[in-house]
Amino acid sequence: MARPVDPERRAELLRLAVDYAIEHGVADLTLRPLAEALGVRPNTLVHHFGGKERLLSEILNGVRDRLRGMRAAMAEQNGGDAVLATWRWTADEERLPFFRFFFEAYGVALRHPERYEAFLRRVVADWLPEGGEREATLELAVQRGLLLDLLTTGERERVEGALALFAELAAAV
Amino acid sequence: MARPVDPERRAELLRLAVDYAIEHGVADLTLRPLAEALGVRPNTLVHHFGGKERLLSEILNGVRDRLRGMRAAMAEQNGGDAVLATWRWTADEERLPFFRFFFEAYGVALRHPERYEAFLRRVVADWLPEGGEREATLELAVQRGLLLDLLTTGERERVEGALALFAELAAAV
DNA sequence: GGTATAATTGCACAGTCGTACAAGAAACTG
DNA sequence: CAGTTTCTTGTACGACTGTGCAATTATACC
Repeated sequence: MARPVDPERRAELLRLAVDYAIEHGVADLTLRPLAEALGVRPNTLVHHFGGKERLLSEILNGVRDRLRGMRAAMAEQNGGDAVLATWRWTADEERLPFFRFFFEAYGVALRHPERYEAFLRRVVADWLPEGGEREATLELAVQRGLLLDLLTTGERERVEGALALFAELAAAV
Repeated sequence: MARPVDPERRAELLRLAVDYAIEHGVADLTLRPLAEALGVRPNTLVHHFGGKERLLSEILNGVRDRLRGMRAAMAEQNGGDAVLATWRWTADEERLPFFRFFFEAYGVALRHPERYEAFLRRVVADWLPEGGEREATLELAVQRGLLLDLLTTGERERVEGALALFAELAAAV
């Protein structure tokens, strides 16, 4: 027997890769610049993850887990899934890079459904708020549509005005 | 003097390139396969468009113009910009490839705002329906969020149920 | 210590990329 | 016809891609 496998090393590399991907995007991610940013040779990544494709899918999983963790932390603080609370968490300035990455990955996943099947299978179901089917679907659509708008224009006032309108409409029924 | 410039040739190539891009996507578009599909050498594209970057931006313009044309045709048929009418036009089966392309381009544009500045400047403003600022922003967000859901899950019934709910809410006020 | 395995690396290879350059083919004017 | 310009192509170049293979270094157990 001899040197045992070190699972922490792999996890460490993945954490760093996730950081890098969130900052630099996923569409034109390549091994060499990524490896260099991680202070490592490209082969090291191949050794640990078995190739670019697999690494990419692990990165997507990593981002999802990270967001899920943050969301769980929010759910504790904030009791309900009220529309406004969810929005405040989502559209927080510190979270925007995550969602920029999210929509970029979403776009390429829609283009290559076979390659990103795992992502697409969860990208709606994982985020549907609780409640009736129609209500939940509509709420998620509003959050995503407005977030897209905010990421594009940065016009937070207009976007949040629209969200307030939605909250009013929903409360009036 | 001599052989005059043929603007029709360039327009023809652009039309074909737009067709190709809608079908194959924009994120991993490269000149050689595109040129081959068009029955032409890559150099021909460089000659007419001056390089990949410029061609790409013309393709985006082309898709936008094409959608705008289709939308104008709808506006004639259908008087108003009622939420349901807009949705019916948008989510028509024949239009979905356009919007798959749209969201893919949207994602990479959010990643590289400097490269796709023209796209981002219009992607919200061009599609805001008429009406109050809050109402228009919310409507656009709902349409886009639900369209994203439909493209992902294909669960048209659930998605259109959410749209109907939104129409009810909006009508009740 | 020796030894076995993990982790990392150097090197190399075939493939693809965008595109610059020059030459050939085509279409117009005089 | 010759002359000029556009259109198209062949060839080629340097850059970059993912990754296979062998060697090296590091870390564990006996």
